[in-house]
Amino acid sequence: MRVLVVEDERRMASALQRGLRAEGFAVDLAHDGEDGLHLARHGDYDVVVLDIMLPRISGYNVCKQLRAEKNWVPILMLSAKDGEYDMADGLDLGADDYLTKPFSYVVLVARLRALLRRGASRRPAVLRAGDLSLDPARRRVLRGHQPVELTPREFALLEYLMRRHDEVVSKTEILEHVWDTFDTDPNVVEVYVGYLRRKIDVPFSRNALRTVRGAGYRLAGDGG
Amino acid sequence: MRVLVVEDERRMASALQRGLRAEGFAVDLAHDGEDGLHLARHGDYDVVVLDIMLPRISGYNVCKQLRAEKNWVPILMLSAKDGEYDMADGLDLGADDYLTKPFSYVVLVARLRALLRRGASRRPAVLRAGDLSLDPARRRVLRGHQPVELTPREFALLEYLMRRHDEVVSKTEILEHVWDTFDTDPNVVEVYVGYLRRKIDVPFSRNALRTVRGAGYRLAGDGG
DNA sequence: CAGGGTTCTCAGCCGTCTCTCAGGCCGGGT
DNA sequence: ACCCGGCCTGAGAGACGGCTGAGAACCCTG
Repeated sequence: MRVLVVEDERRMASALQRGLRAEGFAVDLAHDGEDGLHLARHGDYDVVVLDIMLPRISGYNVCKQLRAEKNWVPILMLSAKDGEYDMADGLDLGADDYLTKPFSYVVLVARLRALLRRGASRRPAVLRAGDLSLDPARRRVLRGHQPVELTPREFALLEYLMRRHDEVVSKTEILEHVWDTFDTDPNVVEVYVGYLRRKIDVPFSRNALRTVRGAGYRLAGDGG
Repeated sequence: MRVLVVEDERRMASALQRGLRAEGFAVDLAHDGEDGLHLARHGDYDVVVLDIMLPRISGYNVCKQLRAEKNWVPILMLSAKDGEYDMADGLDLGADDYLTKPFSYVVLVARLRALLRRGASRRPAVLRAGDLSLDPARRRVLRGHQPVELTPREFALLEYLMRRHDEVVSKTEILEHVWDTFDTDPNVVEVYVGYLRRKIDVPFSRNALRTVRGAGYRLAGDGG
């Protein structure tokens, strides 16, 4: 069983390496996101242990990137205990399990074995919010049973909003995740929110995609 | 929460300002090392974002200088990706964390929050006082189970009062932390306290937000 | 190279939020 | 009881954030 550990704290990394080797795993280390991504792509691992806070490329983006490339290797995410990252996001991005630091070594090994038993990760399920459903794999959106035609950009925006439904999402965050920059004019977000509304909001009914003035947008998850 | 951003590229600087403001921070900008140093000395910031490459005085020296003066404000360093400066040097000089450009906005905010949490004695994710609860991340306020709609300014004021609940907070302090100035007419504070009361105080019950004549305001933490 | 679709910029409009002002209220001191 | 100073509040002006229509730039595809 081959394990890749992506962790920038040397101390933690080598402790894991030592421990997992003693359990009989073959362990490789990467100390930043770029190395980690590279190794994960070409290393043929059975499971990857991935810290979130990493130099160069965050664990988030490593995971996202791998899944975008249809690499379904099981991923166990590690996060600092304070919740600046919502772990739900990590799972949405395609991680299979997570642990918050500080964690018990025994628990880590147990979860790793569980992942190995389960095998390769499933493709992410269909996202739902209210009467909207979005299938990332098939690139399809339904309102009720009615298909909705979206352009790629609109689709990416809706997907991001649905992954974070019920949360207030700032234009800057949207820019970063959907446009991949954050220092461009946020007006483009407003424009695309407008496009989406025309396509997904039922006329005469309360908007699913609401503006939170001064803060961003919120996609109502369920009539709320 | 007051943040100082020292960054000479205008575009990046104002993007950060916009983004961080949307997150609820009070943001000041400095465009060179000299201004940055001056503001950091006298501005009473909760955290400083400091670019390394700066006109007049480098970020390095700003950091070094501040630490020499026993100023322990948390500092997050930003560097260009090319390794002209070794980040280890930055940490040696007393920076608390660093990011290399190009960096992810989400990671920046996460690290900022981590620094804030580490610096000030750790604070809970959701603030509570009496039957009020306020979630800074989700930008949501509840009275009991009833959501309360607040404008950005009202939200910032309530957040500050809740962070210091049970303490008497002067109008000057409020002005400084919520309005980012201290030499404006304190009447605006009175006006906004009025707005908040109408939204969060239950009619016919004792006010949660009390006036302490001649001193300021106090948000009762628990029916007291 | 033309045509259709998509993305993005720009400018104007509108509604909300912010802040100022002035007058009234209230509490504390004498 | 009366006055003074601090506080409250309604009204309104101006600033600001967000929305949208128009159209330019940029793809693809044929």
